[in-house]
Amino acid sequence: MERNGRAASRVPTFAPTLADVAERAGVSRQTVSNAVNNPDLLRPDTLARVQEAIADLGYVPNRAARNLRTRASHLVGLRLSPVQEGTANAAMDRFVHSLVWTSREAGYHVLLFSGEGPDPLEGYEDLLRSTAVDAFVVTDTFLGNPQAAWLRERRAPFVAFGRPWDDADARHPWVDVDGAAGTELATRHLLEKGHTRIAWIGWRKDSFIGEDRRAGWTRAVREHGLSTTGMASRVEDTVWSGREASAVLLDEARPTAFVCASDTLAMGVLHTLAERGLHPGRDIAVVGFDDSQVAQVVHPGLTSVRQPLEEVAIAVVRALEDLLATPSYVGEGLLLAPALTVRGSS
Amino acid sequence: MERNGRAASRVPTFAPTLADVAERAGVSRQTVSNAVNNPDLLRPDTLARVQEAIADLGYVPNRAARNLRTRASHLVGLRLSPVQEGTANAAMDRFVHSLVWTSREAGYHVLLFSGEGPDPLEGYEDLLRSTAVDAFVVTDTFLGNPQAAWLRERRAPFVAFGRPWDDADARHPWVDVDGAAGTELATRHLLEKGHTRIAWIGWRKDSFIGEDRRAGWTRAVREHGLSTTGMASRVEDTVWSGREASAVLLDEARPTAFVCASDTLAMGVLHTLAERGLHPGRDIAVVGFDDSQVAQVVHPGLTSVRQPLEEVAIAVVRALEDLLATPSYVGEGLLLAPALTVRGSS
DNA sequence: CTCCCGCCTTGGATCGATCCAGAGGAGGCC
DNA sequence: GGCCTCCTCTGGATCGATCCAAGGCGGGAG
Repeated sequence: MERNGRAASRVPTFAPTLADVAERAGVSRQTVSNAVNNPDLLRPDTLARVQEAIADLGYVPNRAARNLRTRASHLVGLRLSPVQEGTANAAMDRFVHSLVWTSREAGYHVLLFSGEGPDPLEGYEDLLRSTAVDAFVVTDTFLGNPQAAWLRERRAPFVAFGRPWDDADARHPWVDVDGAAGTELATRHLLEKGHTRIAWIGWRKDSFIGEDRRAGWTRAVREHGLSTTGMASRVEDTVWSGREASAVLLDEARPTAFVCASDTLAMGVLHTLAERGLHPGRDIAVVGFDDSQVAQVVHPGLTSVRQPLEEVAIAVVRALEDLLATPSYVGEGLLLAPALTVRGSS
Repeated sequence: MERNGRAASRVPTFAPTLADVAERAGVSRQTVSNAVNNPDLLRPDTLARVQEAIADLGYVPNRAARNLRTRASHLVGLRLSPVQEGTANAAMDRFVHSLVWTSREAGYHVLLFSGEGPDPLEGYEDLLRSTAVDAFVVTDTFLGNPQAAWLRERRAPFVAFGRPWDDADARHPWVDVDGAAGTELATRHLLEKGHTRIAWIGWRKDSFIGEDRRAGWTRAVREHGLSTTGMASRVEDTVWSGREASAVLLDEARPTAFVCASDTLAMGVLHTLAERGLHPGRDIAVVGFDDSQVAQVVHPGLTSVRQPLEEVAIAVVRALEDLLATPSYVGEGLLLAPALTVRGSS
């Protein structure tokens, strides 16, 4: 049953098929398929014979054929949000790594795609309809999560990294990091160091994540009987904004410490300190959020809230597996606790 | 020809097939296929009718079926190298974004995978044999490029981001950035500013990229009749190494400026300056390499060599297209020139 | 010894799109 | 009018793995 005599040559240019293996092992195609997918259905000696043939020929199942028949691609789609240069957001990078790593162990690969513009739904449609991916991992939840409703309506399996902020009874699996717990951790850390005037620099009010992180600061500060009045500022997530905001706060509220909603903003604070000849960690304490590369390499080290992205990835993949095994699966929603990486700035 | 009466319901849960479209438009399957892939083969009115049916049903070709038949997946594999925390390498991140973006326009998607350990070949094999990807983009060329020979031997199509340093007559398409030109640019910039004692901090000698970047510094310095003796240091790519090296150089060679092989090393220099109360840009000039996020957000801004990663991605994808159109295609090798982003540190 | 039950194994059908060879129809030329 | 060419469109076969229903075989019970 050689095709064009190709089996005669030993060049592994042509991939052997399941039929080739079957012929070589002297069994049927189905038996080979079982040897690969349900080994325990075969008698041990048959299994051994088939496996030997597989090894001899270097057989690897053809993905396209398998995908066609099983209606699954074993790919999960992840949309890369537009890059924002000038910010310190390395969180996405770390998450992608973790996700790729974890998916691999679960037998999945990660397919990256990007939207044309700011429309968060861009790109999902085609992949979904063409059955290119089995599921999505959704991450852009800075301002709520419009994708969730959209995907749900189309019965597309997905797991969100980020809570369904704007929809209390959303019924889809999600994993998130407790931002408030993170900033609370950070604020407590500063309180323990003796600071009593701790300022907050966060994001615009319509960011759910931003308000959540702010809540942690508020909670910790109030718990210690301190006031938050005049101690907070809400700005865009840029270094420049962080610099401006911290300058104003320093002049008007005289804080001795800053808790920021991001490392980017914290870097802005460091700028202000440098300009004024103040030393971070000695004169003024600063804490960021994300534990980005920037926090790790800047002098004298930026204390920062670190999200457990590896755990998030693991939880996401686990939910993905459940979801694909049981289409009706509705996750519980998992909230993970971040940690605080203390460095020179506090 | 309705299956299980499903076509009767309007729920788009089941994807319509090419046969469904054909039936609705009153033509054959092949005609629909042509309407999608070779529209100019159809008579205008037929084409219009088919397209209408496609729109009505919301038909999108099934990827798995197409892949099986055409023996192409329209996916390119990209291996994520292990993360190195504590370094400022954001170059990969930017490149991935650019690649995803550019690929999309060429009709390709990017499949991420990761190797178990440090073995750079890990992971390629399976994807290749299972025909999961059409080609690879290879990037880990810090120390030569063992993947190239391996992939070539298996006739796997790939394009490298990085020169085939260790194999002068390697015959595969590649794109790279002229690192030497970048450091030369950086060094000239410092020379123009009046610096005459410019030090180099680079990587260990067995890194081809490191030696290339060093060459640019050497060239520019010597061209100005200055000596490089005692002005260079080769260390690991960590902040700590950069700090140590710069401290030693400052004491022994008294440079007024540093050119570094990476932003990570440059950050190390900034640490030393901060410790000694020296101001980057005013007392000592510092230039990094990669124009990472760190360079952008640190105070007072780190001058850095910026790789044209967007252009690299475009060139890579173009080579990929040529390669897949003509399997025997042998690229020319394309060397792109980097730019210098000047900031406060110089 | 025969029959029945399970465990393996088998060959045909199938997933959905594309390749291929050829049919059908309109138009041009002699 | 007959014949040929060109253009459009058609139906069967195919890619390679898996699903399905049924066949073969061995062992135990009767």
